[in-house]
Amino acid sequence: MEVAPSLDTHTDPGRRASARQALLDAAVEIFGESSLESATTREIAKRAGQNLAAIPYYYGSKEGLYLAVAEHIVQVMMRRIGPIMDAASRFLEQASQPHEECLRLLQRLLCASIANTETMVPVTSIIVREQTHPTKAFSIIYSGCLERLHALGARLIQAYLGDGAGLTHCVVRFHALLGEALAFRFARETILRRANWSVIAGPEEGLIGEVVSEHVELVLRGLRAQARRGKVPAAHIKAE
Amino acid sequence: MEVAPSLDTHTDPGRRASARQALLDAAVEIFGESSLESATTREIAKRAGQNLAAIPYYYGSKEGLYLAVAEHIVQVMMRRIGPIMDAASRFLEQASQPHEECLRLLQRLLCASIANTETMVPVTSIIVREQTHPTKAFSIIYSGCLERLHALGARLIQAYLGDGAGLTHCVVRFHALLGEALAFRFARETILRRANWSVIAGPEEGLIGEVVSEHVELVLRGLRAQARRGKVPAAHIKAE
DNA sequence: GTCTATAGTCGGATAGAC
DNA sequence: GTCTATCCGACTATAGAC
Repeated sequence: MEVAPSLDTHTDPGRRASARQALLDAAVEIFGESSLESATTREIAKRAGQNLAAIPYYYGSKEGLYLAVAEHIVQVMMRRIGPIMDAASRFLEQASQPHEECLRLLQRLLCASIANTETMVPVTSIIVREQTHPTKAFSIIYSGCLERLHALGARLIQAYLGDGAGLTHCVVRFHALLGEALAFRFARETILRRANWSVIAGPEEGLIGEVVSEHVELVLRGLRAQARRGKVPAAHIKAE
Repeated sequence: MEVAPSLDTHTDPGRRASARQALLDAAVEIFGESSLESATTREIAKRAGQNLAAIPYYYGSKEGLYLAVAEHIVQVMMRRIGPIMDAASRFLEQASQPHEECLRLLQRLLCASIANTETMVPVTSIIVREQTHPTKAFSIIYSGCLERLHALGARLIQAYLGDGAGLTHCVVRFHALLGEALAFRFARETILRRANWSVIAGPEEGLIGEVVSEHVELVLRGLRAQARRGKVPAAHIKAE
């Protein structure tokens, strides 16, 4: 498990990086449990097995470490949904956009937002906190990942429903559908108690994925059928 | 604005109650902005226009005040969705349950969960924090309101779909549909940026309500049509 | 680079005057 | 009941030894 002790900490970049990395990993956990204000550098250093003074040394301050955590969250999310977003981007650039493929891509985006609930608990907690009380960290996560995810989702819905669907409308619809998936992360405790689960792992995520995918399909097919019958979409509040 | 000064604070129960109430109102705001750990009694007392020592005096401790806030949240939520839950309870006790009425009740429950977003911001923040990091306060809110809301929602879905629908299945479906509504509270900042709104008030809530109601209707009608065609519901992970 | 020691600040709760 | 003054613990950041 240990690297060779002959590599001292002054010259080995791997060791230096590992001190930084240990602090970052510990910070993700601690900031997942406590807010920026109530988390303590003492506990982060302790969990990382590093010295307290290493935090201002490597990251400038507690807040600097928190922002590094935000950037780390972007990387984690991009690793999970980046490939699907790339596929969606390529699809939307095509001249021909078979609508069944829109549906498939939307389902993949939402299912990716459900996967690995338990390991994502700290990341989810931080994102949730930033949603209700945005700081600089929210802008990092939003512009680094959420914005593109949301924009692609809305455009996929628009591509599925046809040009008659206003973009703001599609934005709201995607937000609602994304909410179906996120509810199992943001309101985890409620579904654990109500469904009598102890964790949300493989089997539970499988059920959730099937339910959410089915809902998305029924909503989109239903809306498409209505549009073809010439139904006017619900009133919207802004010209688009 | 002031009550008659002849009523002194020692004998007038209204005045005594108002000191308690001022602390409680301030606490809802402050605990909405900061967690139990990072909120300070000094700021709560200051915003309430009360003395710092009044908090341990009236509520025992900072945590006691926090639990009182949780009970207050239950009252606020019950005032909003209590009547609808009562209507749903009465409906589910009836021998005859016209399925269109299930749909209507579900829509009313979800629309009530959307209303008054801005004034509910502090309450929402506290609930969200308790969902990701449950304390004693979560149990108060859950058993005081969330549990019944969720149970009624699942039973309404089951009543709509017919006896073939397993209860755990309906629980997951209701959680997903509730997520559509809650997404606009829990992920408020994202939809504000994406839809270019500055608040979620009357017009925005109207649009959200229409979209969510439409989605619920399409999902339930679609599932019912599938069930009538004899489609087996998605695999579930537990015998029910 | 890493550590210890500490400076300087701010927190919740309480004692005791009125 | 209400207030001021204060205790005591915990916090972040830094200075300076090694």
